[in-house]
Amino acid sequence: MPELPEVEVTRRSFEGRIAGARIVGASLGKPLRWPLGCSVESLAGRRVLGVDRRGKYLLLRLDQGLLVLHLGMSGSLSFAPALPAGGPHDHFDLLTDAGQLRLHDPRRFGAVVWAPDDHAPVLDKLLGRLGMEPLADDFSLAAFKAGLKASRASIKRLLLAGRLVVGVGNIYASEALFLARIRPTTQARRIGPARAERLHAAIRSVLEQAVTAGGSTLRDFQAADGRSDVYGREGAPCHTCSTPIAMVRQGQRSSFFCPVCQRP
DNA sequence: ATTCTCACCTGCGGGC
DNA sequence: TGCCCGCAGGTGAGAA
Repeated sequence: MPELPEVEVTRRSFEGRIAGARIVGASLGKPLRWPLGCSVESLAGRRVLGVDRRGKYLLLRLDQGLLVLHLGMSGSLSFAPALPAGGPHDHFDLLTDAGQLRLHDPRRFGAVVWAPDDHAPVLDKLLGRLGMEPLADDFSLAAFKAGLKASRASIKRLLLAGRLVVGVGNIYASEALFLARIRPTTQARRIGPARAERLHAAIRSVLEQAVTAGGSTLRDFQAADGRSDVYGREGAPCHTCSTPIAMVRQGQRSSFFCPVCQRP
């Protein structure tokens, strides 16, 4: 589920309730991608100041240090005054005086990592090379064009790498490229000004719409990305020209496109 | 330096 | 039905 819109919708769903809360305890299930980096006991007594997002990472700001959360491929967070006993796929619980935050993650590609302060090496490792935030003013068209010109990789792989712009995952990359009428296999540096501008706008538009849909649907991400134009629609008619949607593999990931609307 | 492949882990759907 | 295979929305590490 979790590309930028899902992460952002998740963030909004509990930030207002957890901000200001006092941590009273925490517990871990099976190992996640990385060790927590501190004892769960040491979290007790800390106060949660707020929840920020950088790319697909959530940053739980505490009065002392912060917790970095990632949902991986299959993670989801829930927050409620009291949650039922954890199941086999619940791997992190944060108990606060305002409610309980729980990470559910069957595949365990997700993570919860403690950072003692804003300059901790782990933050640099995880966030240090992330690209522009597509929904922020920081998402400059000029910088985007320059980034395209500097890359020999295909545009799809460049987007997924997150070094130029963050938050675009496998679904929204295909969708944005469809909107911009660019084939996923196109070498990034071969994308001219007009197409670059369309893609820049398409990325923002696709993500914004998904956040809005996720926000109105709330907690039903399926409905939010259910009506895709190309993703998962191999062989089905293009919504624009009725040509069957095609699929290619790019670095172990599937890309979907319309062979006619997205000419090479 | 960039770019590409692999690995991490579990569940599910399709084909036999 | 049951087994085996491939695939799934991410991304850092290490190899080319």
